[in-house]
Amino acid sequence: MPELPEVEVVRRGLEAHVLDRAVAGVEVLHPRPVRRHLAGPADFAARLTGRRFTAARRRGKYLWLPLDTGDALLAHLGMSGQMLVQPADAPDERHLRVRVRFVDSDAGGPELRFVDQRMFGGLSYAEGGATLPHEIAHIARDPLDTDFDEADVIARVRRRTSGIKRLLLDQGLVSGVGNIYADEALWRARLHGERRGDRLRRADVAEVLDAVRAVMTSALDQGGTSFDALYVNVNGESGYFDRSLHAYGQEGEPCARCGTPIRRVAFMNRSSYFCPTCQKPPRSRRPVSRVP
DNA sequence: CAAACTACCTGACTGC
DNA sequence: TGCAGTCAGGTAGTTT
Repeated sequence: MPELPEVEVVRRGLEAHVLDRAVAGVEVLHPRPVRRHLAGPADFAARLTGRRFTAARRRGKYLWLPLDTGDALLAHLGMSGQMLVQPADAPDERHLRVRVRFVDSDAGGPELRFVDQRMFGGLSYAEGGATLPHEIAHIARDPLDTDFDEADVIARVRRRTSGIKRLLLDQGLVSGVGNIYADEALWRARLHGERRGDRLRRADVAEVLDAVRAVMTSALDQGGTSFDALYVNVNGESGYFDRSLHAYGQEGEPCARCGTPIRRVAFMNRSSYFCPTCQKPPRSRRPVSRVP
């Protein structure tokens, strides 16, 4: 389940291994991951062939590789996507979806592989997207971005009525945060995810943003998170940040601060984990529909 | 514009 | 052994 730290690890790997090599050919083994390229897989492959990647950039959980044409290859890993840099003679992965060969791939050079079991992720060709693909212009900057506008984000959070967890997951407000790091950051900040944005103090929002940065930095230092081996970094090595999770996936385990068992509740068709003692729910709960 | 909900997808796992 | 059901969850799109 790649979130910002995992995607950043992948970006660094791509930056180190696939720049400035001419693409010799692209093989699309499953149409779904290139579904956003309306002209079809063959056109997708043709447009990349002969081009070179000049950089590896990221915004939130999106990655893109600018091309020497000013266009870009845009990627999102979704739930289970991987970008693997492999020797051309390495056996195909079970869920290999797209292969990008370079002119030196048969001479010991690498090949780039997009592997994705669940196919929530995908690749697309971003016309004119070298600087920032227009497809992702709505994605906000992440809290580690040097241009992240903290005061603006705090102000926007405090104008919203949704719970703070929902807001942390809103990629148009703050990017890069997924379910795992949202729960971890809220635990660190001792905030319950149902607390409404417009009822938080500036200091509360600042604290949870600090916590987001802390959790992400920690994960980045360890090379990303891995829970089920679906996420593997660009060279195929799993991260292991899951050893230091305090809330996510810890149902029934004692809170590291107070010992109260961590609780799990349903949230947006997924789960939220929190400490019921450290993270007090809001006093006034949202109106709940009740049967008369 | 904001909020809330759904579809999309596969595989591991559980219960009968 | 099989099969239906549940869960994992980021994003785009739709509806309210």
